Amino acid sequence: MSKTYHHGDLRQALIAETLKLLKLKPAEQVSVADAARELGVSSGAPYRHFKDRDALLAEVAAIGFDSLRDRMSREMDPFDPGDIDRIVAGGCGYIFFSVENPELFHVMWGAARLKDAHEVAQKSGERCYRNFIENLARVMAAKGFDSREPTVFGTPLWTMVHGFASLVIAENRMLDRDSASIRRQVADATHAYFRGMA
Amino acid sequence: MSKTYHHGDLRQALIAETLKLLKLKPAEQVSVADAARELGVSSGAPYRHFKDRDALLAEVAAIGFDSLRDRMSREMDPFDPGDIDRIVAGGCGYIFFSVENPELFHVMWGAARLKDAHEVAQKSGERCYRNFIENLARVMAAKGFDSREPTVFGTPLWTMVHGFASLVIAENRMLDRDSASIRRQVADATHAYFRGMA
DNA sequence: TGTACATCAGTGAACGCGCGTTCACTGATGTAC
DNA sequence: TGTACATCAGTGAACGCGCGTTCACTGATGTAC
Repeated sequence: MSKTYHHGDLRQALIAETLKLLKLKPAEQVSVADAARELGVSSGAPYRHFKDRDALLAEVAAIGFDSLRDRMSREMDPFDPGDIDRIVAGGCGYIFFSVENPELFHVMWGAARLKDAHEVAQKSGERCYRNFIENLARVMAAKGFDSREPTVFGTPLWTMVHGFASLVIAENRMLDRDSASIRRQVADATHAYFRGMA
Repeated sequence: MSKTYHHGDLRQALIAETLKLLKLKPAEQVSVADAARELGVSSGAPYRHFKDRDALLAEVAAIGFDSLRDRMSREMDPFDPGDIDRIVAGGCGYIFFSVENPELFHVMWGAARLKDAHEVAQKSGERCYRNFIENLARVMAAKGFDSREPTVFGTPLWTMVHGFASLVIAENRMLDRDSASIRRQVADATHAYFRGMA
């Protein structure tokens, strides 16, 4: 790291550092001061780039949603509209991503509680959601569910997966944390749902 | 309120006050100092009854789970093992309770992050879960699913409902917040799930 | 290519804030005889 | 019923803490001519 007075890209660095800190401690304990310190920059410096703490977190949340979307896409790849298991794989990607990044997950879904600036997070979250719905729509078409509204059809699947992630993170004793059994449960439920909706 | 030196039951009063404060502001902003102030008691007084802030919150979370269980039971009443819609009603109770008490919900599911003392919350949460599963088991028996493990069968339903609640609270734009349509969606998905699992 | 100047991105000291928690204390209550 | 005493449940002052944020400043960079 070159020792210049100007950092180069402090903005991105702060986001990256915050993401890193979220792997180490609870979200409420991740402070602007912390990130600045870690980057060897004064405590006031971040305010050149972010209006306030919430603005930084909103940006972090947005990156989180982008990563989540990537992860889901990767898990669904190669995509096959005729195979419900690709949807299952996407959902499991959602769960595993969340479980691997619990504090980021917390920031992402807590973004709505941030003062203003969370628009960017919201947008990114919507992109992630739409990506899933589009893929779902293709499977629905292949399976003869064309007449149905994909967002309505998909909501229970999305909430099931989201709930799974939340509950595993909450260390709910009732849930099986083993990834193979999560995959099996999501698969069974998803297939049953498709069958039952026919 | 009598003006005695001794409060009478400060312990319960603190729990009740915290519950009240959680209706007014985000969980992170609800402080022990706040509750004490509101009760007209010194800031140190609460520590006669709770080891620390987390111990108080754990107790609050436990009460939250008890209320949630009550709410679900009430919504399922009168129970009819032959009617899947009683399960649907229970699930909707879960969602509505959560949406009406978002900050309490936050404390309840964040209890696992509290230092120690959250045992009491965990226990209460389990009771709530078991209550649901027992009712589900009765419906399963009536519908010919006796051979299946109720916790396994019920997990996707439970996570779907939980996810629904979380996402509505997160002010997710994708979800319909209207209670009638929530009820319809939960009903459709639950019935489809039962059909598909047959 | 060189110079003058505007702008940008840091510094570092300082502020106010409210909280969680402790502690020596005192007033109220309950009990044994 | 009265008294002595132990125990309980408050007080209130104090502490340290770290944070978010501001502000006057200065060093570095980019640009116009």
